[in-house]
Amino acid sequence: MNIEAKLTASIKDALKVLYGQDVPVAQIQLQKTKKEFKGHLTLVVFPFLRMSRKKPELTAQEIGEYLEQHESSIAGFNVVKGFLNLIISSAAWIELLNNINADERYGFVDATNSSPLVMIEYSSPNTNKPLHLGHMRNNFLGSSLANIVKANGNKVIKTNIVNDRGIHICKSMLAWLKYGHGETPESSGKKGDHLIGDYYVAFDKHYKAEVADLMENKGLTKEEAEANAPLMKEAHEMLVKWEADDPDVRALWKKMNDWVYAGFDQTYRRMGVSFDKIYYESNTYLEGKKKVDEGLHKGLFYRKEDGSVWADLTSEGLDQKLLLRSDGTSVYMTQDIGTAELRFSDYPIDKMIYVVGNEQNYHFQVLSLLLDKLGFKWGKDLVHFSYGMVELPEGKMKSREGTVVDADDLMDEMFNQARDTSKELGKLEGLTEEEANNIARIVGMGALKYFILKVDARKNMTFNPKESIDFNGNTGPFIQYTYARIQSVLRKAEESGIIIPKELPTSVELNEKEENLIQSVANFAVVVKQAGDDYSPSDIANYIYDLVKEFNQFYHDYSILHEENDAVKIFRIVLSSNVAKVVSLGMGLLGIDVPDRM
RNA sequence: GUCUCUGUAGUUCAACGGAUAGAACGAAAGUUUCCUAAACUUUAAAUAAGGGUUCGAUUCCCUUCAGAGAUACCA
Repeated sequence: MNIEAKLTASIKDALKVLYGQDVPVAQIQLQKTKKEFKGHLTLVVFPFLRMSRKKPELTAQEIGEYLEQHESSIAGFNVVKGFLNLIISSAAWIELLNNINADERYGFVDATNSSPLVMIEYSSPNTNKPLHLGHMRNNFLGSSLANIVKANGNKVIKTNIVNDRGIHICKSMLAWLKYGHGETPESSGKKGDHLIGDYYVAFDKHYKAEVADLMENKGLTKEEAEANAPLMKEAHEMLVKWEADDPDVRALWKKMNDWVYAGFDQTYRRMGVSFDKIYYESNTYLEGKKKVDEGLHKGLFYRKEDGSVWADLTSEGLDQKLLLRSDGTSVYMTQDIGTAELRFSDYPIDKMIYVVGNEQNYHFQVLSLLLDKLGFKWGKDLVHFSYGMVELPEGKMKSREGTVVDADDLMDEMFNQARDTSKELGKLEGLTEEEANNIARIVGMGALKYFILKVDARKNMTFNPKESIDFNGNTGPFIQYTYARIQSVLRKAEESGIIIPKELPTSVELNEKEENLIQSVANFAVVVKQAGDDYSPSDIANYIYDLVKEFNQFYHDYSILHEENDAVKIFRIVLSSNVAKVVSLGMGLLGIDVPDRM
């Protein structure tokens, strides 16, 4: 049982004995004492004034005195205004550290047979362009979220819905046919996803030229020109052919998609993300059309004169939503309905989480309603894990205009930076080329992932490619560096033959920094739980940073291996190793590796 | 127009309704005979504006202002 829970129970007793009131434990909130005051945990007594009918100072004093007498782990207390600062005994802290030390996966809960099954969809790329920084935020968030949900005792299935069909693919295909001269990844040496992306950009360039021409020479409005440009018409014809299973179109489609997948696989591996089950929209969209037809027959939807099918959500306070185009082809929403159908017939899913950008908040509001209308019992409870855009200093990234930060390029750059920095600092001496590169890879990816994950997911964030990513301060490498230093200390401790007992004696007298550090380590379990409840990887990131910063200050002020008192030395080694353990587990939740040396 | 989200040091980010709003980068100044200086210490610097709710508001509510997004036969 942790200290906080024990204290909360004692405070409940105190309130009952002193004021005769039974207060639910949820209302007794202990917080970490601010560092400018003496103590470890603080009780704010303002909420209890109503029952004590005394001044805040006096109320705090009474509760403090009760606890000092009745709770063995309390070594003392002080009162500042309405704040009761409690001081926990060294022995209680050591006991807590012993408990943490005995638990290899402290803070994690294993799933059982009866645990809920959570499916998490993330990544969800289009096959017409390579992955960029925005996708990286999605992948890192989704992947980390899966780790966090799993660490909280759920069964997790990571899934990816690949958007391998639709008008955007047709644009790339058409451009390749028209301007490609048979270029392949082999012929040009380009990564497949990049090659396709280049043709997507080419389509847009030629299309824009056509629109401008129509406006200038035929006097059409912008809307008319956009709808009547020959390239766009051709692309739509191609989409109709694709849905009609035209063999030529399908063959081309398959060839080009395979190039893209080869490229994606490489990028995913490098990012360290993976999936348990991949769905393709080319397989799910028909399922969606079927469901829409069903809904049409049941009178849930209606057909317009031109043949398009719509859902009327005005009674729910939303608009009318298109479900099938007038030419009978399906749209985004149709596909998501079909995908949901397939997933729930494949798995007994208890909860569905979609990791998708906040620009689609409305889409998921609608999807939830539509699934509910169609009789999916999970429809109302779907979770849209909505995250903000990654912006450049100049504003939003636009893939069609080529102003994106490419995922592959960025990872290259991070790797190179990490390697250069290591070299400058002389950290690579005595290592093989392979070892050095491995460390540069871990550090470079750590910097990138941490940079993205430390930010509250729902906020837009800014990325400046020129300044790129720091390796100092609140960064992944700072955390990794601290971990590496602890590992070094532990190696040296082992070399010098120090024997670490399973249980530390509770008689060692600790200093304030040591007690606070144990408190911070112990808090990991609370943070993991919290992050699981709130779906918040950034909570983990910010917790680890605080812990590491605290450890660094301790490390600077006190020596570990040069400490003369053996009992204290051993205690500090155990404390350090548990800091490292929690850091490693926490970084693992973020999908970030920690190196033994760097 | 309507709806949603976001406004915190020069910049990038923190802060279950709790104490004097924390960090980092950048700026200025320091610390290496000692376990990895990718570290540590010090200084200057912020809650968009106005109202309300209460013992207490960056946090909750209202108004205004600013930014982003949605409201597409794009995905």
